[in-house]
This record gives sequence, structure tokens and C-alpha cells, in this order.
Amino acid sequence: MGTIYDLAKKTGFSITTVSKALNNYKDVSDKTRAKILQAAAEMDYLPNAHAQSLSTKKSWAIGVMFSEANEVGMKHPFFNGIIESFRHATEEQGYDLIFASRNLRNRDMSYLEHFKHRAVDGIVVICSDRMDEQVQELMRSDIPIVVVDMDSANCSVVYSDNIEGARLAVNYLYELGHRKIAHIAGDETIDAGAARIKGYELAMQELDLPIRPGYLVNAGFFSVGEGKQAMERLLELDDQPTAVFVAGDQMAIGVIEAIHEHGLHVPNDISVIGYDDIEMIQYITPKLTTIRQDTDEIGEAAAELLLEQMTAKERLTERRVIPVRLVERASCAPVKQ
Amino acid sequence: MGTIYDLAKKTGFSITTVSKALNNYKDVSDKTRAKILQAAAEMDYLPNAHAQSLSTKKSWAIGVMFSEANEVGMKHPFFNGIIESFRHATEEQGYDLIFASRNLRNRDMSYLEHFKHRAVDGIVVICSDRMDEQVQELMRSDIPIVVVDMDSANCSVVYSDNIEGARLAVNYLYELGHRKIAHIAGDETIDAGAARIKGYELAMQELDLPIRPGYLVNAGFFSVGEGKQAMERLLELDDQPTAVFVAGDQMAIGVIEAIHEHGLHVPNDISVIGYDDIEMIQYITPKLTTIRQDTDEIGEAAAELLLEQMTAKERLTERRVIPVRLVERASCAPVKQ
DNA sequence: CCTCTTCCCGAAAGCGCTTTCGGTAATTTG
DNA sequence: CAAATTACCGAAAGCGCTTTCGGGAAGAGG
Repeated sequence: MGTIYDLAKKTGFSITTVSKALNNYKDVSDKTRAKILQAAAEMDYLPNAHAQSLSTKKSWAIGVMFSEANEVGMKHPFFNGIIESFRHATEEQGYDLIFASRNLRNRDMSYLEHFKHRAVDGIVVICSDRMDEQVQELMRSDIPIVVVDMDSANCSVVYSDNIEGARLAVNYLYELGHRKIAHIAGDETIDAGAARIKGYELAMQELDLPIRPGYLVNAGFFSVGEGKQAMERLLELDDQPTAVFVAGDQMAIGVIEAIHEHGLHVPNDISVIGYDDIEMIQYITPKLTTIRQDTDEIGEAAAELLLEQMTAKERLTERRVIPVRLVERASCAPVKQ
Repeated sequence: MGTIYDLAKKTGFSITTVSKALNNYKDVSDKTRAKILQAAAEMDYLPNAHAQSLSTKKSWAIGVMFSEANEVGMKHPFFNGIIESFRHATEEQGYDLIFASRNLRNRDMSYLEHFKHRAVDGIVVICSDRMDEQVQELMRSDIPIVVVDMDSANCSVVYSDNIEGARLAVNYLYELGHRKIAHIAGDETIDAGAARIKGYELAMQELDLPIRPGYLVNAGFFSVGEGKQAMERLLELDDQPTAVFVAGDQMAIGVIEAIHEHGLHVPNDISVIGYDDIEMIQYITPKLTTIRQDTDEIGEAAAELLLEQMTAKERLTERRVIPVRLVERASCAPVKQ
């Protein structure tokens, strides 16, 4: 492959000139530039990224951190959608993504330390627990950072309009005639969970609907199993809801399962509406009506906010709230008389 | 953060000694090592990875390439399972994963070029089209590489036992009394598709079952829509199958949809068995019986084969075939009399 | 007491690249 | 034609680290 030294030797110019030719400096003549480029092509020359980074202090790499909670890792469909679109957007600008191990040759370090070690140009953190000490540390650092699906005053953030989403859901159920609307919620330590709860309460209040005892149930961390358990608790109530707004699609799947196992029918007996619009819910029975989060736009926005900071070379704190919309499918029906 | 120069100044030792202390060379006394480590901790010293890589020619990074076909990218659930377990396994050894953009500051280069530029220690390629020129180039290179879900004589590979999987599926249907067994296949240009076809043909032959006209239908690249279309073609046959072995779970979802839309019932009218065991098929109706690919083990095996080559510093060509198993759920039933 | 090891430490070169700064040759200007 | 630009090129320092090699001091052996 060779280095610029080889190129210099081969062309007879100095390494300075070679480097300049390669980097489009204007103080090399077209003729020598052409010669050098030609030679570079002939010997399959490729610049060494490490040497470049060392010298320029720019690594063209973005560190990715995501929640390992629930053992989902990279398997979480919502996370994946976001990271995929984030990847596309940053890749266009020439950045690589690096998924950091926290294990530096057997000395394990924090994510921040690792990212500093790797000298990434920026960091994106996705789907995380705001209480996570690691995340806090990242947010306190001076590396450009964007946080997805979580709010913070100290760094750029992007998340869906969860309040509005919850309102959409509740209003939709209301228009179908439902008055006894329950909410199976995500844990309040997760921003998205808390916001949807807030939106639910707000919407109910606006509609002058009381939140009956037991109608707001914390189902934890968005898994199918937790959703199912939560629904079972609702089904034990004397005063059962006719509709339930579930804070996540995966939980909603569990919810439907519980309802079915109880011998009831969705949506004829109970309507359920989810949140996220992950792909698979189109294929379950009944197809799930849900609030769609636009993962493409979230990813793009995150990329935009991060790139902005990286070029500005200063910490910005912009907040981007991505609109959501209702996707009507088959899991909600007018209330039975 | 500081460099080793700062550490040297602070402790009064030379940078040589500092470096040695940090890297556990034995020709520094315990006392000075302690001092240096202490000072390092005090000033939050972290070694610069680029400088290290430049000097040692080891980057502790593994390049990841995956298929962009079908626009799935990182969203493909099967891919994700594998990469997640691969990540875990390599992370334990201190490696980071880098998802390469092919856009080096607006000059777009091949994956191989990019990986060379980044000086990765190894490459993993997943779920790819064997015809892809980029993949071919990677396989021809001299960088340690492991290929998943594809066969090749020139590099280490790991894939599921697709022949056996197909056989398991066909035999299972046979035992349920089915004799008219069709196969909705993946494209033959995909190794997994081809192997499952072969397994299907083999199994049918072993059971002395004829493959009736139109019973082997190419459904392309494993999407829900393609599966659905393929099933529609089967349903147009005068001599309809009583069971169908589908080469992928996503396609199977489309298959079931087509059958239902045709007014038939799964499994009472037609039995369906899938392939992969992606998470969501537990939640569709009926729950899909399938051949389970062990993504965890595939990822681990891939990591193992790659790490092996990286430490051996030579190209190896081991082949690892991961066993599969039948997961019985509710989409298959005894044949109607 | 002298020599031979052993134990520690540091000078220096090298990894591959960028960038400042100065210098020469060619060109323009008055 | 002299002076002032302009165009082009290169020496050298620097980025932060590793590793070879040699040398001084201390301890061991005779």
C-alpha cells in the first residue's frame, strides 16, 4: 500500500508536496498534482487514518452508546431504526460509527474514557436510562454529544412528542366513545415513559375524564412480559376499562395476549392502542393501532444536531421534538353499548 | 487529560519509563511503576488510541460489513441477533466494532479500501450476497476475515446447518402425514436460500416424495411481501400443497397472510413452517413453527474464528456449521383426511 | 578488591501524516 | 530594467506513543 514517503520517492517530490497534493492545497501546480495523484492510484495508496487523526486531531468517528438494559442491546427494533438512519446521515458526511467496548485490554473503563481514548469527534446516546451514571458522565463531558429519547438541559436532545402522542391516543379512544381509558405505562425513570404518563393525564383532564383507581399501571421497561402482567392486573379490577393506551408496542403485544387469554376480544371487548409502530405489529392479530414515532426523522435530526456541534466546535443545546402521528389499524373499536 | 510527556514531567521519569510502566514492562521497579500509575490516575491520563495504533500497527478495531440489500441495513432482526452476540464476544477481548462509511471525505471508496484506511485488525461480513463485488474483494484481501451465512473456500465461514434444517422441516411435516409439501424458497444466489432448497430436495427424495410441478417457488429475498406473492402462486395451483416449508420467517408471515386472505386456515387447511425463529413470530397468529437458527452461537463462533486469525496473524479457513433445531408452535397440524 | 550479572532507566528512532514558514524561480508592474 | 508580486515547493517540527539498545548502579561471585 505504501506511505506518502513512498509516494514522494516515486514521484521525486517532497512529502510535503505529496501531502498537499493529496489534500488539495492550492500551492501545488496542476501538473505535479496530477503526477502525484497518478502515482497514488498506481500504487493503491491509502492514507493511514490513525496518522491523520494523530496529526489533525480529528478522527472522523462517532461513538455510539446505547442502553443495555433489558438485555436488548442492538436487538431493540426502535433503537435499530434510529441508529440506521443516523448512520446513513453521518455516513454521508464521511463519519464512521464506533460501538465501543469498555474493555481496554482488560482494564475496563467508562464509556467516556473509552471515547476519549478513541478520540471520537462526537457521541450519540440512545434509548438510555437517565439515571445511568455513565450517561451522566458523558453529558457532563466536553465532547459534542446528542442524546436521543431523553431530555436534558445541558446537551442537544431529540425525542418524539410524547405528550402529544399520548394525547392523540387518548383523544382517539375518546372519539370512539370510550370513557374508561386506562394507561399501561413505562417506568417513570425513562423520560419517554414519564412523558407519556403526563400526556395521558393531561388528555384525560382536558376531556374531563377521571383516572379511575388502578387505571394507571407502571409496567416497567417496555417488554412483552411486563405488558402482559400489567394487563392482568387491569383485568382483575371490578371496574374494567374499555380501552387501554399502552406506552409501547412490545408491551401492547403482551397486553393483547393477556386479554385473549382472559377470553375477551380485541377490539370488541377492549380496545388497545400502542406506541412506536415497530414493524411486527402489522402482522399480529389484530393489527395494532398505534402512535407512530418517526425513527427516520429522529435519526436524521440527531445526526444534524451532532454534526452542527462538531463543525461549530462548541457545545450546543438544541432541543428537537419530532412529531408523531396516529396509525389506525384494527385494535380499536367503538365502545360497546 | 495529558500525554505521556506530561506524565514524564510530573513524575520526573523519562517518557520511555512512563510508557513501560503503563504497559507492564518488567524492567521498571515496582516503586516507580506505582508512582507513575498514581500520577496517571491523578491527572486522568488516557493513552491516545491513534498514537498507539500508529506505533504498534494494531488498532483493536473490527470492521463490520453487512448487506444493504432490501434496504434492511441494521434493522434485520436475524442480522442483529448475530452482530449483538458477536459484539459481546469481541468486546470481551477489548475490540471495538466499526461500521464503516464508504465515504472518505467525499471520495467514496470500497469497503476494503476503507478498512485498510482505518487499519482494522479484522473484518466480519454478515448476511451478504456472494455476488457482491465488494464482498469478493474483501475475501481476496489479506486482512483476517470471517464470513457469516455464506460459504467460501478461501476464508473462515460460519453458517447454520441449512441442509439439516430443511430436512428437519420436511420430515416433521411428513410425520404429520403431509405428502404434498411445497417449498417457498429464498433466491439461489443467497447461499442460505440455495442450501435450503437442496435440503428440501434431498429430504423429499429420501422420503420418496415427488416434488410436484410448481411446488418449488423462488420468493426472492426473504421479505414479507415476496412470501405473500409466492404463496398466492401456490394457491392458484389445481393441486394445492397441504403443507409448505418457507425458507424464512418473514416470508412465512406473508405466506400466512396470503392463506388467510384466501379464506383458508393455518394450520387446519395448510400447515406452514418457517426458518430463523425471529422474535416476532411468537406473537403472530398462529404462532409460527419454525427452524431455529442459533444467532448467539453463530455470533460467538464468528468471533472465535476471527480472533483466532488475528492472534495467529495468518489467514485461516475454518468452516463452522451451527446446528439448528425445530421449534414446535402452532402453525402445523396433521393432514386432513 | 575486581569482574560478571542483574536491575533500572533513558536516548533516540520510528510509526505516517499535517502544517507553518521560508525560500527560490517565474511573472508582473511601473 | 529594477522592483514587487505571485506561484510553487521543501525543511522541519509536531501529533502521542512504542521499542530497541546501550549504559550506569547495585549486587553476586571469586
